[in-house]
Amino acid sequence: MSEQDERATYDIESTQAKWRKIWDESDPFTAHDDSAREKRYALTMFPYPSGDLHMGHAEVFALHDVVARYWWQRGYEVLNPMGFDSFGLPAENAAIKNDEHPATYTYGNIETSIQSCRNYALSFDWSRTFNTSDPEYYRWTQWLFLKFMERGLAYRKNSPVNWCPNDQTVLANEQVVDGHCERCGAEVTKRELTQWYFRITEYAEELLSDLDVLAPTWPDRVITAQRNWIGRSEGAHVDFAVDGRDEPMTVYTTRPDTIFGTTFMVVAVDSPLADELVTDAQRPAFEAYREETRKETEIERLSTDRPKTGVDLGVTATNPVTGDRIPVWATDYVLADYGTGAVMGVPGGDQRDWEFATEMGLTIIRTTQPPADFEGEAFHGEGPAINSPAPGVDSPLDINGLSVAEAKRATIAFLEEQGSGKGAINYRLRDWLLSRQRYWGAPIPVVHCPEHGEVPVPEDQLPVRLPELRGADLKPKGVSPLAAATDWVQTTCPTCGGPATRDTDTMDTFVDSSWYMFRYCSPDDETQAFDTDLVNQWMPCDIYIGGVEHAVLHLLYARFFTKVLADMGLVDFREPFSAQLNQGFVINRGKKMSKSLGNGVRLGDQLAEFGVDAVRLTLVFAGPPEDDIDWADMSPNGSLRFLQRAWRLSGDVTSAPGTDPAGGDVALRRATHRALHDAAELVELHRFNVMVAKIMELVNATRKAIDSDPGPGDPAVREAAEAVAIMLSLVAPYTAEEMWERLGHQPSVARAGWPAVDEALLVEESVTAVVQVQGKVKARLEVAPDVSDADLEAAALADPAVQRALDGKAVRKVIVRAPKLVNIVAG
RNA sequence: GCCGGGUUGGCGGAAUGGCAGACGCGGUGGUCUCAAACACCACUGUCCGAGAGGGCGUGUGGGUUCGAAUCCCACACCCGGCACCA
Repeated sequence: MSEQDERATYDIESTQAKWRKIWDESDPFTAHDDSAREKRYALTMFPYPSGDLHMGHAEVFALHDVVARYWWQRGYEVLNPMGFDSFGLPAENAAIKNDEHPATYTYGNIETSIQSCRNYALSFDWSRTFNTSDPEYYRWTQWLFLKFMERGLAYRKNSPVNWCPNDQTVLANEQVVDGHCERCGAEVTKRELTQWYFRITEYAEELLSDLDVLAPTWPDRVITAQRNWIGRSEGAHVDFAVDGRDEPMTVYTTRPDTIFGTTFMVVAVDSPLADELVTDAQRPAFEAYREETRKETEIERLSTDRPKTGVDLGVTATNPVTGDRIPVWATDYVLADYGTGAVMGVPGGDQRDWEFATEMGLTIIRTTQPPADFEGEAFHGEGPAINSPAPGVDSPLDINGLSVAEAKRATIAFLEEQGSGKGAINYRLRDWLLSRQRYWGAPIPVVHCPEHGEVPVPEDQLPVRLPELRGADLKPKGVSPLAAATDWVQTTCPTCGGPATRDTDTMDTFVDSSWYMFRYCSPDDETQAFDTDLVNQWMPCDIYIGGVEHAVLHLLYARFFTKVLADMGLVDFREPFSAQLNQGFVINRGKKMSKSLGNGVRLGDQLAEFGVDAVRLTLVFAGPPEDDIDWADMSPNGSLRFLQRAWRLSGDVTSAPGTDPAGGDVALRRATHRALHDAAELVELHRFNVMVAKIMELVNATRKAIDSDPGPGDPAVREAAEAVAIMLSLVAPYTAEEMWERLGHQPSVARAGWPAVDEALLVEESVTAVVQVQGKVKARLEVAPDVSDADLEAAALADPAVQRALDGKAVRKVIVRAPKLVNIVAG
């Protein structure tokens, strides 16, 4: 090999320009609905168009593209679409700042992003692209809202809601993180507002139980996060009679076995029940307390170590098993929107109740026997029931001595028989608050008529288009900016034709993204949201790649939508994503990249310096896809060096295209087929970093073969170089095309097909058997792969190094695992 | 507090009951060069040894096994989810 060849490289700029042009003209990745090939749907979470692509996009798209390109090479018809989640606040804020329309910002960014994706050599089918802010798309978002309304799954209610004072809009529970707005970080407060909700709780049980089905192919952390979020608990509803009220008050408890320890009742201060129960005498104190608690921020309310507070409502309830008359209190430590908003106070068994009872001077009774060494206050562990009933107390129920589980069962059975309670299941999950007081979103397609109330906009009048507002009109004012568009708001009632007003809220952008994967199957359909047959043909998605930050938000909502669509008969599956993969973050020097830290790495700079292929390769090779990548630990230059090494192989091959590899060097042929076999398996397992290592090994083996014995003319060298080009096409499309061309082939290597693996070449000619003495390696033997146990044992015992290690000691036992290992136990 | 995941060279990571450290980064030495950079070649867990070779080694401590990074028990630490949800 000449010195010239050793240093030869290709020019990154011109090579990228050359192939981009060829790909743009040939469209090798258009998905055909009517293809006879087996179908695969590769989906990656579509981005919000916040500007140009950044390192995070570069990573997820590189990983995703490996899978999509692999499927094409394996002969599948692949649906690999991309679009933009283009409604949302940043566009609105940019519009206010620049006095323009949000669409200007949005659609400008989208165009930039598409060009960047094309340059980044992503195998997306751009013929199917759309944006959630397109009226042709949000028309169907609105249609789906109406369908949910028809089914009673979209409804309006007045309730205390999470309010972000910075964004001036309400937030879903899922968007409040540790009392702060998930988007802007402002402290969230509560407001009493009438808002639209989706009844996702109706599907709580199925959303939870189907996680078992998804668990094998979804990341553990997503499954766990969703399980925790749904938060199923088993317990009982128990009715307590209240003096002077016909209806009893019902509580939810997970510990019905502790009912004998109930010494008071606690009601959420902000619940309607508290307001109803309070006596006239206690009302002033109650209202003062309620006013006080309303001023608390979410942060204050969540701090668990502050003293318990409350007000006696002045009424008395009756314990159904003891007949004891106990006081009813209002407090802020009980949540209005969980369970029934009321709890039985069992200070002996619940630490919060213990603290409350201590604070208020209420009675404490233990109903579970703690262990002798127990030093805490309330005891909620395992132990026999005591004081249930207490000595001298007369009760029709006696659970003394029973274990917690037995006592629960016995208590529920008794309550059910008595008609004062029953077993119940509760969920932490709340209904999904979907209305937002912002402009740049899908308008809620409802008209408010003084006569007919909430009237759905007739389907043939969809879409309800956004009125043209810009600049200062969009400033947050605490009510939706749409309210300012008077002409738009004033309309007529679809039912009676009388004057009416439009709903001025827009939908949470998570509504837009809950069904976009369906739309890709028939993106241009003007008559329906999606074509059921096409959706059933392509979906569920065979893989869905995206950030773990959506573990409970988007992924839960999309699952919910799919189940509703299945119940509507529009799709014949109940889960949208068969497999899921979360990529990690790209960080720099151990910290998340951010402007304030000044540690940002600009994707554009990296691409300019090392080229698209080297950046993609670096991101894929860095480690397991779900781990974070510290860019400071990475070497895009090393990636570039490797790509050039691989590329040089194609220039050294001297045999003609189409040469039969059959007579080629067997050792290199084995390496080639082993690499093809392993790489395929590793892609299926999403172990892309190891797959890259296998390609590197083959490049090293091919280099050696060219430089030494078989030489550059050996047919096995061509076979190996072509295999490298094909495998590399998953990660480094430009280099792979360039190699393929230099090897004398027509484009595109991306659709060349994965070479068939010759099983015969996967069997090694000889393998290394390890000989251990007392479990320590003492010798290595080259043996035939089908060597018999007896032959291997004899060879091992005859080995001089083994004899030396045995040092004359008697052989007690020999374990033989032909052809890999012999372990000799001596002693 | 409850639930889930993790801890392997100087670094990113391989190896899921059978050769620990594949592959790469970094480092050291060399070749090329007037020189440097680039590129290429060799070595590179650690300790002892001139070498041959040997000892030690996968967070800690125990266990199972002929054999454990891998399985089991306990503990420590790190990351993530939930948390006044009764």
